[in-house]
This record gives sequence, C-alpha cells and structure tokens, in this order.
Amino acid sequence: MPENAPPLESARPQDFIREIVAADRAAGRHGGRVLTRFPPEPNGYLHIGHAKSICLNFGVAADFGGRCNLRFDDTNPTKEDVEYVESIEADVRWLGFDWAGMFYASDYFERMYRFAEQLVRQGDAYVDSLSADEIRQFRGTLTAPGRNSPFRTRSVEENLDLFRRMRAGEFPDGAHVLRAAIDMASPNINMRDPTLYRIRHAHHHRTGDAWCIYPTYDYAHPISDALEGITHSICTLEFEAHRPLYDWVVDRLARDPSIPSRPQQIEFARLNLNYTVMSKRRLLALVEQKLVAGWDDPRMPTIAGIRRRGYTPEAIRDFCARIGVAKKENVIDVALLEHTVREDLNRRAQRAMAVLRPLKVVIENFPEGRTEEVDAVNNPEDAGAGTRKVPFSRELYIERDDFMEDPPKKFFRLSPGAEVRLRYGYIMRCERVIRDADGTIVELRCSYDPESLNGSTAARRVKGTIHWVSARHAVESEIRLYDRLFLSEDPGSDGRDPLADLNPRSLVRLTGCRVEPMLASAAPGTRFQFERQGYFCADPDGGPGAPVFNRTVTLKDAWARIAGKQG
RNA sequence: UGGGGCGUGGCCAAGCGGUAAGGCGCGGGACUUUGGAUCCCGUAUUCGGAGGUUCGAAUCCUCCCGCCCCAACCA
Repeated sequence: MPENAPPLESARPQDFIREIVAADRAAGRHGGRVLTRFPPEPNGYLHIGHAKSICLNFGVAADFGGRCNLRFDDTNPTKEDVEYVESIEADVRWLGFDWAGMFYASDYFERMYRFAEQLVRQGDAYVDSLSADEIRQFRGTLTAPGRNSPFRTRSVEENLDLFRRMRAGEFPDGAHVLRAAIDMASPNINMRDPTLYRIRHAHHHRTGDAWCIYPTYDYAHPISDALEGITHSICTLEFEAHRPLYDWVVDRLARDPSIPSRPQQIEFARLNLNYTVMSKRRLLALVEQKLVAGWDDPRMPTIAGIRRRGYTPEAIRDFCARIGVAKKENVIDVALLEHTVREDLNRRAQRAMAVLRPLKVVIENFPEGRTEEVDAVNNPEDAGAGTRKVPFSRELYIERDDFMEDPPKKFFRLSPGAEVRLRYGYIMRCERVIRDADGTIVELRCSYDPESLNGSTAARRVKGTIHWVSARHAVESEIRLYDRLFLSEDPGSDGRDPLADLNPRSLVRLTGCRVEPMLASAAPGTRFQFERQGYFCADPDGGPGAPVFNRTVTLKDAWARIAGKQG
C-alpha cells in the first residue's frame, strides 16, 4: 500500500455503547479493563455490514485503552469452512485492525462439555429425548406457556450417563439434546429450556471428528466470552431477547472463581444499506450459482469484493464512523458510502488520462513524427504529488462521448467546428469528420493552436476540457465498469427468490481502452482518478501483463448519467 | 396475541428540563484548465399522536398509534 495520504477518520462520535463502557470504567467495573471481541461464524465472507461491527468492537476497545479478540464462532460444523476463516482473518487485517488474540469457540469445546456436566449435576440441565418436532410443540406459543418435557425429571445419574453416551457417539443425530432446565412457562420463549447441545455426526473444519455433539450459540457464546475475559460483548439487536439466557449461563459459570470476567451483552442495530443485499444466504446463492466470479467479485458487497473494486480501508472506517451506532433500525443510503469513498480517493488518487471508448483524432497541422511532452499535475488536491510528462503527438484518442456531431445546447465538448481544450495540452478545433462505409464515425480531423500549450491563451475562452491519450504511446488495457449488484429497495425478505433483484448489467467489460503510458506499470491495488470518468483501481488480483482497471465509484454528478446509459 | 426493543427533516444522527448540533442527500450561488474538486448560502416554529406536570418539555408522567425481534437440535 504505497499510498501516503493522511488517514481520514472523522472525529469519533460518542455513542451509547461508549457511554456504557465509560460509565463502567468510572465505576471501576472489570478493574477498568476493556476487552471486546469480534465473533463471526466462518460460514461466509465478511461484508460491509460486518465492517460496522468490526469498527465498533475494535474501536471501542481502542478508545478505552483496551483490546479486541477475533473469535470464530464455529459451533455449527455443517456450514463452516477454513476458506472462510482465512478470508475473515485477511479482511479484518486489511481493514486495519489487529486483534489481541485469535480464538475459536471450538478451542473451548472440552471446557464447555465439562461445564455442561456440572450443570447436569446441579440440576440445571437435562437430556431430552423428544424429537425436534415434539420439542417445538411442548414449547408452547407466544401467548400460551410451554409444558415440561416428560424427560425433564430424569435423575442426575441418568442424565449424566446419557450425556456421556451422546458424546461417545452412541446415538444418531436428533436422538437426544441437552437442555437447560429453566422455565417452560417463561414469557420469554428463549428461556423455555433452550437447547445447549445437539448431536451432529459431522466433520468439523478444525476439530475434525473429535466431537459428535456440538454446543449451540446460546450456550457457547457466553462461555467463550467469560473464558477470554471479555468485558463487553457487543452484538446485534436480534440477540436482545437472548440476553437473559446469556446472563443465566454467565451466572452459573461465574460461580467458579477462576473465571476471569462476567461479560455483559450490549446490543446495537446492524447496518442496512439500500440497494444492497447483505444476507449471507443470498450472497452464497450468487456464488454457488456462479452469477458472480466468487465472494471477492467486485460487484459483491463483501469486504473482499469492495477491496478489489478499489475502496480503501480508511474510507470504510470513515463510513462506519459517520453512520453512528444506535438501537434504531436503519437503512443507510449507499450515497453516503460512495461519498466517503470519493472523498478519500479524491485526496489520494493520482489523476491519469484514460480513454474508455476511443475515437481517433488526427491533428493535421501538427508535425508528423513529432512528440512533445506536456506537464500534467498528478493530483490537484495534493501539492506534494508533483507532476509528470505525458506524450503528445499528431494522432490522439479521445473519448467517443466527448464528441457529438449534432450537439445539444449545453454541450461544451467537441463538435464540428467547435473548439475544446485538451487537458494539459492545446486548444483544438474539429475540422471534419471521417466515416467508414457504414457511416460510422471513425476519425476526426482537427487543427490545433500552437500558441495555446497548457490551454492558456488570452485570446479565446474555451469552455470544454477533455482528456486524451497519444495514439502511438498509449497502452491498450481492459477496463471493467462494475455497478451495484442489486437494485432492490427491499433486499432480503425471506421466501423470495434470493436472486430476484439481481441487476444483470452490473458489469461492463471494455476492451481496447487506451490509457496513459504511465499506467502500464500501475501497481495492483493502486487507485487512480481517470479524468472525467471516475475512480478506478488496478485490479489487486490482476495477473501479469497490461493492468486491468476496476471502476470504484463514479464522479458525483456522473452517476446518474452513466447509470442511465447502462440501464 | 405473551415477551423484548425502537420511534427527532428524504437517509443517518446529536440532544438527557431551558427553548432542535452535524453528516449524506437535495436546491441556489461563487470559483475553476476535470460539467470533478473546493467554497458559500438555503433546507424540522418542531421531535409518532393525544393529554398532563412545569415559568419552561424532544427531554418527566399517562394513555394511544406504528415498526422491528423471539416459538432452529442456525448464528
């Protein structure tokens, strides 16, 4: 990452979570210590929504001199994979965070098991042999209380024996579960004897075949937190109703004086972005059905995807800082995300000239075979970025869109008989148009004003400035225009076709583009602003040869124009 | 419906009894060798609604309305 622009963090806004943490420290809780954790399940790639949680967990810790753990919540082996843990690790690092320790819930399987036996001995848990279906029926409804399972009164000895045999693999999946004995009449359904362990004869990406019983989230999470000494367990709103259960487990575990902390769960509203699908189910469907090249396809809202697209970690962190943290359900306008990306890129991205759809221009009064080097500013927002030489010659390419044979009133670029300024170069007039047999415009014959180098001439005022590239010196390159993958305002609702709102025109590949010679050696991952076209990134995973450029975001006003053009 | 949450401008979001911050978006203007950027100015007599307490309420009380989450051996 050779970019040396200063970081772009906004002033850290105070939020209710930081208020809680500050109050806890003021009250001397946890001895003033702050340890958070980011606990993804390795069942998919991280997306922009996770970035909010990552920034929150690492950010809160950093603000109070604490640390944050990375923990994989790998309690459901059938959905998880090492590919995911590797990508998550890489993405968190790329976002710029460094964890205090990296752990797996599966690190604690043995201790969880032993604690479960203890719960059984205390009469706090029992083995239930009802089927999943029966358990559901016994659970009651939102308004009707549940009923105790007939197995709830088994003796401690019988429970212990059964639970041990569950672990030993004596029973098939679904034969028994371990349940907490809480209250089948609780108005909170999560407290109606929740399942703690289920039998799953499945290979775990990490523990292999060592286990055939796996703890549930509700049981594993508080234990993992307590064992690591987590002080504040920050999660999303849907777990609010699980907090009493979280506390129930922590209460019992904390009777052991060697347990380092009594963590508290705090919930916040997850990020929703309009026009963007964040559901892992839908993202997975896109990957599996090969509608995208993979989880890191630049069209994907995954961290890996937007990284390839050219977003910077700084911009994403700034975005997360700006959206705030609260408990209100929210739908953030993607325009804010794009704004933060543009703001960052505008300051750090080197300007370059690139012609996406080339139209040849011959300057008839410019000497054949002559090459001039014109000075171009690398970044008008960054005086330290310097200048570069760009070759100028008789034959150029300009953007097809920058010429109109029959221009509307407000068109200030090139048209027959009109003058335009070639950025950093000369003022040029279009003399005539050359067509092929089909009548397609293939070339423009122009003249230039030799006195107007660098666009300066007191005599005339030219309104339009266009970008260009010397035909002989330019490098041919592929440019990919990626747009948002989804156009749905309401991404997500269950039961719908997960791909229903896919925008089929989210990728336009342009080949035969001509870019400034300098770009031939663009380092993968480098961002550029192509004059008048938007922000582009040399594909970070591009192979050898001429670099491929991915469009990051368009210039602000250009979006509607370009989006409209592409449907 | 039982339980748990949440309701401040188009989208976020401060505010915590003293008379509505800020950002995005949007509108207008200045400037400009990117129709970019930058810079100005404007954008809620009002805080889901109705009562009440108070000299004074978005902030306190009561009732009502709306939205979200929970009935996986998912997380």
